[in-house]
Amino acid sequence: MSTIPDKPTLDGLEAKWRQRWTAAGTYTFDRSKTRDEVYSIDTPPPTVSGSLHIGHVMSFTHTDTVARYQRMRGKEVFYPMGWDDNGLNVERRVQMLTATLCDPSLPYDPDFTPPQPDAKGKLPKDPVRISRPNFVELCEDVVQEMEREYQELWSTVGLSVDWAQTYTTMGPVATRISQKGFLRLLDHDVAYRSGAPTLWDVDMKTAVAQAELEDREIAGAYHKIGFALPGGGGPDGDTLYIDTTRPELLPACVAMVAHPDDERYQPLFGTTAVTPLFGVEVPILAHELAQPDKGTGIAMICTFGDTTDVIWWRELDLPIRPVVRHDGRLERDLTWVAASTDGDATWASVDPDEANANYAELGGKTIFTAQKNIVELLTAKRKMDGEPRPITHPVKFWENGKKALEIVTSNQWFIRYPPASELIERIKGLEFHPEYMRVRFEDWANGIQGDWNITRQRFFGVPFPIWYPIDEHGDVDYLAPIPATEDMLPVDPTTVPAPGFDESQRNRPGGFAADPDVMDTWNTSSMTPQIAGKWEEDPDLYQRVHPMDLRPQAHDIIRTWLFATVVKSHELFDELPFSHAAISGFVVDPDRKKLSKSKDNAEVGPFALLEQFGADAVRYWACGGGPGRDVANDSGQMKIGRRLGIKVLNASKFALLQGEPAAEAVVSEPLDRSMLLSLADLVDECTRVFDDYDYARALERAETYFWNFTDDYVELVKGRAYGSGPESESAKVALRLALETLLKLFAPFLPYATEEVWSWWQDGSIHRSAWPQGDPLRDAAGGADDAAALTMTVAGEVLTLLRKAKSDAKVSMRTEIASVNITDTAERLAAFELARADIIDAGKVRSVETVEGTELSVDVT
RNA sequence: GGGCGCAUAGCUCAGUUGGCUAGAGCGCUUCCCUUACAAGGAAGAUGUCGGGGGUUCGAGUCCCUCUGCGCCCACCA
Repeated sequence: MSTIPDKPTLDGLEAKWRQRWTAAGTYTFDRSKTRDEVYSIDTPPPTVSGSLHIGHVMSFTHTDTVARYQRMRGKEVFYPMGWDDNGLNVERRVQMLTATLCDPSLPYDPDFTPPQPDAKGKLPKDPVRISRPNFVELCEDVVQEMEREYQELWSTVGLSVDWAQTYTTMGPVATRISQKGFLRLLDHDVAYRSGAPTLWDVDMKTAVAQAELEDREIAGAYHKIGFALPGGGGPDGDTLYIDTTRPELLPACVAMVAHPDDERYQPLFGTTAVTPLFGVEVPILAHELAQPDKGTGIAMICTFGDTTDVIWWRELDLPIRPVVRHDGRLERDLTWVAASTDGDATWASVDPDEANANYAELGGKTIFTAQKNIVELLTAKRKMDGEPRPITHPVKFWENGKKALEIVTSNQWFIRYPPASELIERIKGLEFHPEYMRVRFEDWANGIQGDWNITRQRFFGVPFPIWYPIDEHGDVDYLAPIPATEDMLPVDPTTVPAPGFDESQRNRPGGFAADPDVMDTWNTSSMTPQIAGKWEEDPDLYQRVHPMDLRPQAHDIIRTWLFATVVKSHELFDELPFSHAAISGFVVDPDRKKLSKSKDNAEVGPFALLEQFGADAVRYWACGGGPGRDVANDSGQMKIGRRLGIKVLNASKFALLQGEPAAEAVVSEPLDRSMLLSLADLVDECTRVFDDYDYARALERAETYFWNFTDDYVELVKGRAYGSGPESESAKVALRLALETLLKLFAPFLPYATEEVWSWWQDGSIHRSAWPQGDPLRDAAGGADDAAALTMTVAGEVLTLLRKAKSDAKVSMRTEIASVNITDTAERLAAFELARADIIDAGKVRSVETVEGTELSVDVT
C-alpha cells in the first residue's frame, strides 16, 4: 500500500509497474497447477525481422485482455511470448550487415569471424562465402538484437506474458521438435519426397507453397500462333490457332486442349497437331477446364506455364518437356531427335535440324529474351497471326517475390494433406471468434491443390534431418533419403555425417550428401503448441498446458498458420491443437484502406504513440475493435482512452479520500442500493461477454457505466459521504465496493491505471485478484428489488434537469435553487422520495414540491 | 464468378431474443476555476438508421432485392 498522491498522473506508470510486476513475478506461470486449472495461450510468434507496427500492438492487446480476464477468473494463465526468427527477412538483413553469403556445401569453420568494416566503416564489396552453420550463427546474433526491441515494446504495452516461457522458431528446441515431427510423419508415410511440378521463384531460387501465393496484375500479350494440322479439319482448315501469353514455352508444349462440348474442336479430339518451329507432334485432347471463350478456345499445354497446365498434365497423363531452369533461363542443351517408333519420344521432332536451329536462339536465354526471340522466329516463319495484343492479366507471385513464379520440376519434400472433409470435421470442435471466420478455413481446405511442399532452398531455417547416398559414380540419389534417428536431433546434416557413415565419406562416391534445404517456416510454426509446451522435452509441462485453450491470430494467416497447425496436429496427434481461435482484424487507415506504409504512418509508430498517450490509452483504442473487426488508426480514440485513465485515477482518489467505513457499516441508503444493483448487472454482463471473447463489449459496457457513475452517483452521494452517521457510512461502503468492482472490470484494459489505484489501498496486484461477481453486490445491497432499482435512474434524470436549469440560466452549478416543482408519475416520484435528500443536496435545492403527472419535468420557481 | 463482412450524427462506434420520443464519445455552440478531476465539469444542437419492397399492432433490428465499400476463394491459355 502506498499513499494517494495529490495530483494523480498516468505518466511514468509503465516504467514503475513493469519493473514491479517483474520483481514480484505477477505473471509467472505456476506450473504446479493441473490442466483444468490452467488457461493456455498459443501465442503467435511475430516475425522479429519485420518492422514493428501498430497492428501488432492491437492484436496482442486483445489477447492480453483475455489473459488478464482468465487470470482474474482464477485460471493459471500460460502466456508465453514467441519469436518467429527464421526465414528470409533475417537472411537478407544478415547478408547486408555482415557481407557474407551462405554456401551450404562449405564445411563449418569454428574460428570464423565476419568481415570487419574498414576505416571508413565500409564492408568489403565481395561477400565472404561461409557454411550454413556459420551463417546461422550470424543470424542468431542479429535476431537477438531485434528480440530485445520487441520485448521492450511488449513490456511497455503491458502484455502479461511470462517471459521465462519465451520460445523461438529457431534454436535447439524448435529445431528438434520440428525435425522430430517431420521424421514421425516420414515414418507414417505422410511426409514424402517426390519429383513434381513445383512453384518456383526464379529470383530467390526457392520453392514456395500454394499458401504463399498472391496474384498481381501485370502487362502481357496474347500471341496468336498457328499449329499445323496434318489431317486438316480445324475451324481454319489445316492451321490450328491458339492464343498464348507465353510463346517462349512453345518448345515445352505437350498437348492441345479444348472443352469437350466445344463443337469447333470436337472433330479434332484424338488427332494430333504439330508445333511450329519445333515440329513436335502433340495430341489434341478434351478437358472441362478449357474455356471456350478464352482466346481461340483451344490452348496449348506446356510443362509448365501455369497451375492449370499442371492439372492437365496430371489428369491427361501427359509427358513432360521441361525447358525453364531453376535460374529462370531456358535449358541450354536441348537436342531434338528424329521421331521414331521406339525409345524416348520426349524430344522427337518431325524436323530435328530445324528444331535445333530454332532452339539455338532460345537456349540459355532469360524468359524475357526468349520470348522476344521466339516472336521474331515465329514472325519470320509466318506462324504468328498478327501482332501481339497487349493485355493485363493476373499472374501468380510469391508474396515475398519480385518476379512471376515459374513451375519447374524438382525433388521436394511434401506433406500429404488429409481430405478437406476430414479437416472440416475436425475443426467442428474448434470455436471461432467470430464464428464466421470458420468459412475462411473451410474455403481454403476445399480449394487445396496437391500436397504441401515444405522444402525451401534457403539457409536460415530448420534443416531437413536427411542425407542422400552417393553411388560409386558420384551421382546423388535424391529419391533415397537417409533419415536421422531421433536421438541425433537437433541435427544439421551439413555438419553431422549420415547414420552409418563417416564424415570422411561426405560428398564422395560411395558416401553421402547432406540435404541442402531447409523447411518452410510454416512447417515449424505449425508446431508452436508443441514448441511452447515443450512436447517430449518437458512432458510434465506439456500435459499441463496442452491442448491449448486459445489460438489468437489475425485473419490473413488462417490459410497458413491456423491451417497448418490443425493439419499437423491432426496428422501427428489425431487431435485439435486448441479449442478456441480468436481472430483479430487489421489496423486500417481512417479512410478504410489497408494501413499503408506511408511516411505519415511510419512517423506515428507504436513507440511514439505509447509515449504520447500512454499504454492504457493505446490499449483502450485497440479494444474498440471486437473480434475479427478492423480498427481505424485513430489517435482520437487514444485521447479518449487517456481521459478514461485519468478519470479512473481521480474518481478513485475521491472515493478513497472519504475514508474507510466502520467495520460494522452497511449499505442502507436506497441510492447506494440502487447503484450496487445496477453494478451487479453490469458485472454479470461483462462476465458473460468476456466468456464469449467479446472483450470490446465488456470494455464498452464498463465504460458507459463508469461515466454515469462518476457524473451522477458520485455527485449525488458526495455531500452525504462528507458527513457522518449511518447514511455517510452507507455511502462509504458503497463507494468502496463500486470502486473495487469497477477497477477490476477495467483491469484487463487499463492494467497500469488500475494497478496504480489498487496500490493506494490494497496489497498485492489487482491482476491477481478475483474477478467480481454480481451476487455478492446484490447481497451487499440487501437484495434486489424493483423500486430500489429505479432510484438511481430517477435521481440521475432529476439531477440532469436541475443542472440544465442552471446551465440555461448561465449560472454556476454551485448556485442555490430556492424551490422547484418536480412532476412525474407516482411510481417514479416514489423512487424520487427515496433519494430526495441526496438530490436536493447535489442540486443545492432548498425546497421541493412534487406533483403527480405523466412524465418527468422540473420547474425552478 | 462463388462466399463472408460492413453501411446508424461531420468523425469513431454502441444499439442483445423486434417494443415507448434512436444512444455514447470526439468535434461543434453556450456556460462554469465546483473542496476527485481545467489534460476538467455542466448543458445544448445535430440522424429519411445506404435505397426500395415485404412480414408485423409495431422494424435500426426479421425476410427479399438493389447499391456502395472491405476482405476471402476461384479464374489466369
